Amino acid sequence: MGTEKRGERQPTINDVARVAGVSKKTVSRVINRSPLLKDDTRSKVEQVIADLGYVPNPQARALALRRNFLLGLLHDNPNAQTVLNFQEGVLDAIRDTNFALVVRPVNRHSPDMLDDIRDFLEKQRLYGVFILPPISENEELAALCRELDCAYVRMGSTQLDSPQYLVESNDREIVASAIDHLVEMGHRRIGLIEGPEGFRSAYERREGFLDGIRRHGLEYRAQWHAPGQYTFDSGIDAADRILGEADRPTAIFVSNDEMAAAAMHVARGKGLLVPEDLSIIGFDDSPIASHIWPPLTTVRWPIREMASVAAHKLIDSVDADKLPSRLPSTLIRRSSVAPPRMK
Amino acid sequence: MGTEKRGERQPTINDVARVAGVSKKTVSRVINRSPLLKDDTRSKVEQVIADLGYVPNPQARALALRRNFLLGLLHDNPNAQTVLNFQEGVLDAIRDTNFALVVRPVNRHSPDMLDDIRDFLEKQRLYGVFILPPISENEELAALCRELDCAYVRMGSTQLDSPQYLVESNDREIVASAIDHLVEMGHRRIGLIEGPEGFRSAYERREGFLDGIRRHGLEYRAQWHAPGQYTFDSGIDAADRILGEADRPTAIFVSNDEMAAAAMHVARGKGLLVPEDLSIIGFDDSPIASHIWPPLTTVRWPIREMASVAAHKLIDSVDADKLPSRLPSTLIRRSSVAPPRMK
DNA sequence: TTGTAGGCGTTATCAC
DNA sequence: GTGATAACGCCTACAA
Repeated sequence: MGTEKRGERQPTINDVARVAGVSKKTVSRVINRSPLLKDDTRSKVEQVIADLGYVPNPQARALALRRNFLLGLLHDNPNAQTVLNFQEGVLDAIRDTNFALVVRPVNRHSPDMLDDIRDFLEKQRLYGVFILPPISENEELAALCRELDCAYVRMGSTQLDSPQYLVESNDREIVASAIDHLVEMGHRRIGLIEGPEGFRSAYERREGFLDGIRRHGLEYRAQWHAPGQYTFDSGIDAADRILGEADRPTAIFVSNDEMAAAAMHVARGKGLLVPEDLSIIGFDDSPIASHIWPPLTTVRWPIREMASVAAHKLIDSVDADKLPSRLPSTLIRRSSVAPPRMK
Repeated sequence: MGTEKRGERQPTINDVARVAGVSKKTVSRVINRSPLLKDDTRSKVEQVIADLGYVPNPQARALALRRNFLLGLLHDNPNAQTVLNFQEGVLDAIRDTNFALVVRPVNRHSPDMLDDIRDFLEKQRLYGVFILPPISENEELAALCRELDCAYVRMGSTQLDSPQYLVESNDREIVASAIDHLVEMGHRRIGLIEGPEGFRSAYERREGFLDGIRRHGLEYRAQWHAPGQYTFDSGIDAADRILGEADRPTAIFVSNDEMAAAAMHVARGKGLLVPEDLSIIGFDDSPIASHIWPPLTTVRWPIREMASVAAHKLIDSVDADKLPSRLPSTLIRRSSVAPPRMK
């Protein structure tokens, strides 16, 4: 353990070299685990390193290697829990390395977003960046990373880029199987609350929904289908529209949990019981899903695992193509789905 | 705008100096806004900087200055939204500076937490760190930062440290005023679900509760008072206990929103209407608060503003003592509080 | 007001 | 296997 006292200068590689009676290049070799070193030279140096409590200076290292060990996270906060889980997943991967994770929330509605990010990437010269949806779908942003020679991995719900730059989930398939679940419970009249136009995730989830509907030859009605913005308020409007119909569906798939919670509010307001009168399935498995009443059946995407894989793609670029690009989501069955009431 | 192409070496200060026909020290002076420069020298150099798309290398700068421009965030994820709001607040403060924010989630239940953090701080040599509650209450952690000569600011719900190392909220006062609010609505029988033993926030909120109770000369009963762990599940147990009594309170103050949501679940299970039969006030103003039914009256603490202030304390250490150390929380009135039903 | 020399702590090159 | 020596890109001290 280091025994340096406060205020003392941190020991440098020169101190270690001097005390150990070797050249600093040799110390450098020890640090970097060079194979061509005599065992006793190595252990002697290691002993001195431990005695002095020497820790290599990352800035000096970064300068000499002409690259630093910082990974960046660009996101527009699709959901706080998701972003935080992602951070944890990256940390799982970089723990015990010299990498660190720097975060950069951005605003996709700002006209300056790309300039801000350019400024950030130029100033920080990151080793690589993660890009979360929805901004991962922005092609100009990906082009910017390439222009600035900054490695990147895009997280997404569909194939946005070539596999080495991508980690995706299988939104479309899992939503189709959520529909299967509803059909197994006896539902034939199923509605959809969608995410915003222009989001790939929204598109994929809708296609999954339609796959499910077609697969079972279900009736499809335009009035059971409403657009949303992935926000609670937009969920209220959408559910109002769908549940206002006399001839309403017995179940709804909602493209995220926040809007699903909104749909429950609306159902309650109209005197409908969930799940007896209306079954609801959400998407994300955010904390609300388990905290509302009844607890929400929803889709969990393995964001933490996806983050770890993404980190490895950035770091171990040698075998990045051996890493998977697609990780499976799962349907979490809770209490917001039940067989429809007999009429 | 920079016009450098991919694969080209980034221009350095030497390139700028050569093209501009000045020494690199002069370029350095331009970058660092030294006042003693002739205006036309300055503008000439600035022109070349713009033409070349030169951006100073932060690693080289960090090496020369013997300190980097990285701020760290140590947290044990008390609440995803809180952590993310904090990150946004820090970003508000460091936008347009050269600082970046690196995150480090830790596990306060791990026996290795302090070693992990030591390792992290030694390796990264941060400019300073933010410490979020509950680990901000850990004195060993603060001591570690001092030992490693790492500036820090602790976020808290009470005075944990001297003002320059601290940004706090006024939990105790605001909870007392939440009790005032309940009393104004006509409540006289008020219960409490507490946070975990050993958390300062839990302690402060309880004291605030008791202040309120005493101030109005209300009856206090041990069976209206239950411990919790700030988790949904613990909230279920606590509410079960309190609401199981025949002689239950007409209102409960719950120390965080997650447990408040749980209390609503329990009330519903017992056939109690919120707010008619039971008023509930939470704490945090997390997203659940507005997404459950009925929307929860709760306390919002100004985490984003607190983060900005904390960042300035770290960065502008000159006038850190001019910055406030205590920022006021506010009571957000929604629909979970109403006058008690007449008996 | 500007330039020169030297140092920050590391790694790479190339001898020995 | 190991060690001089020279980068890496910036800043400070001091000289002019």
